[in-house]
Amino acid sequence: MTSAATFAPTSASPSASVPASVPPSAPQRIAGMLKLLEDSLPIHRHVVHAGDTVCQAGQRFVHLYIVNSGFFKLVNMSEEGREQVVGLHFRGDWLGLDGIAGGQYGCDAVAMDTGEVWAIRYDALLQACIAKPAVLAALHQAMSRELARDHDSMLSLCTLPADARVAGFLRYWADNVSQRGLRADKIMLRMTRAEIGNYLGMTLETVSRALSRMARSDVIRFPEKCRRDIHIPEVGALTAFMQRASAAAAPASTLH
Amino acid sequence: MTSAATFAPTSASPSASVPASVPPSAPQRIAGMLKLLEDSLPIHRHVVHAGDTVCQAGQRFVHLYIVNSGFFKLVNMSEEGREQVVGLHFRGDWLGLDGIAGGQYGCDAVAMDTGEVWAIRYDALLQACIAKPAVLAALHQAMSRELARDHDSMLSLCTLPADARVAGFLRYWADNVSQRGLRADKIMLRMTRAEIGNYLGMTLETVSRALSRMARSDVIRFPEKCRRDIHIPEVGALTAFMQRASAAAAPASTLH
DNA sequence: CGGTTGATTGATACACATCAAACCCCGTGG
DNA sequence: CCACGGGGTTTGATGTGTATCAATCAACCG
Repeated sequence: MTSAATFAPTSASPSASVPASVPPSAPQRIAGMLKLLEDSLPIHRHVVHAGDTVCQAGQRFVHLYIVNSGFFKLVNMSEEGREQVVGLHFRGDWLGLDGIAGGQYGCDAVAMDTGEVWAIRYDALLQACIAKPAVLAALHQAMSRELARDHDSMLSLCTLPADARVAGFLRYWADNVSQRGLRADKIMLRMTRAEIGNYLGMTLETVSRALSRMARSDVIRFPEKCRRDIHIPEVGALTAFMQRASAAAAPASTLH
Repeated sequence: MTSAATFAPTSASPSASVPASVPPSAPQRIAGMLKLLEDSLPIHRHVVHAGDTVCQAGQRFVHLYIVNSGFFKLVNMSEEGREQVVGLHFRGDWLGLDGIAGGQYGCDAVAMDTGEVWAIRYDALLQACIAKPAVLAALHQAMSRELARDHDSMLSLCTLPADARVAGFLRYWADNVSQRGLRADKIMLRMTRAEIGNYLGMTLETVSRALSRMARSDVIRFPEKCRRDIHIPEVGALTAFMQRASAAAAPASTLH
């Protein structure tokens, strides 16, 4: 189970028009994992609506949650009350993982839209892990993936200028959506500019300006009316825009 | 499943006033975990020296590594070659966790000093997890703790001004050192100003200035000679300095 | 020693934050 | 139907925290 997750060349995909960067097996992988959990564990399904809190920082850790549908943000909070969005989660992602170590959740997990989460008791999950190694593998992959994602976020936060971070955010969102088998060229953000800015470490005005610049360069397009929908004619153009934006400010950086 | 309302009045109360207290059992917990792994698994011990790479981004994921002694940094790298320190690791921490999901490591783990790491084959670890639930618990706690730490890092990066981030870094280092049973009032940084700055998302000059200001306020002291050693008369003063520095720039931040 | 690497400090530049005004969309109620 | 209000967005003018550039200094070492 350790190998060949990123490159799964074996399976031919039914979904035809996905961009090349996405492994075709991704939607199946997620669906398979959800099926596995359904079959292995007692699950409590919860429908949530925008603004609902799935689990709250400080609460006693009992359950892990798996996103079946919808979009969720992870919000960390300092003692002084500074709020920070530290993660975004989609179908197949797990919520509450940072509660395992300390016996209480470290972040709020908040729904950004109507969706469904599955609650699993952690003690029951551990039983299932021992009975079915595939469950163990699924859990480990979820945690490991979140770690890797966090590391990439830190890389962006620390090394990219604002425009590039916003472009990277859109690419990340598009990748996630298309990995779940949905079309990525017309994405519907469930976040305000303020939330995006918070997640990316900048103000809402800077987000807005970055999006305007991207629209002006025709990297993205806004439909008539709603500025929350974003058309992405070509995902590759986002990457190019990122590189242009970051090359402008950072000629070279060496750690030593 | 609590619902809605971003501002539940209950959330303000939970005990936040603990000044980074150290559970007295921390050194025992770590020693116990190392003992457990020793007894449960075939382990390959490796002595490393400053600059040695324990595992490298892109390498095929086979082993996890546990720090027995020494200090390690996790370095993430973008396609364009921007390097970013995304984590610091001490005795009892695990290295290579972000490789589980993708079949290859996501970061370099680099020794910052002479030390010893234990290599464990991941497949063997999975066997041991099934045989001994305590091993499973140790692994999950290590991953969960790293997730929580990453979230805290993002909170700092996005919400704190440079001075407060540097103070927070020192407090973090001191906490880790003292959790391992070493004295925390005289810490010996194994990092250059450039490495600290990279980790904290700022330049080496800014780190230097922040340290100078702290020394001027007598929050820290430099011994004669070596500017890499730092005396911390009172760890609480670091927290106070952090709050002063962050209050200066951020009167209030609301997500909505 | 001189040479090298790291740290400090100052002067200046710039990316982004802040402040402010206007606009758009949409639901509500007269 | 339009008036109204309010949250979200855009855009401009201005301020500032930190980066950048540059010079000096300190410690180490063959």
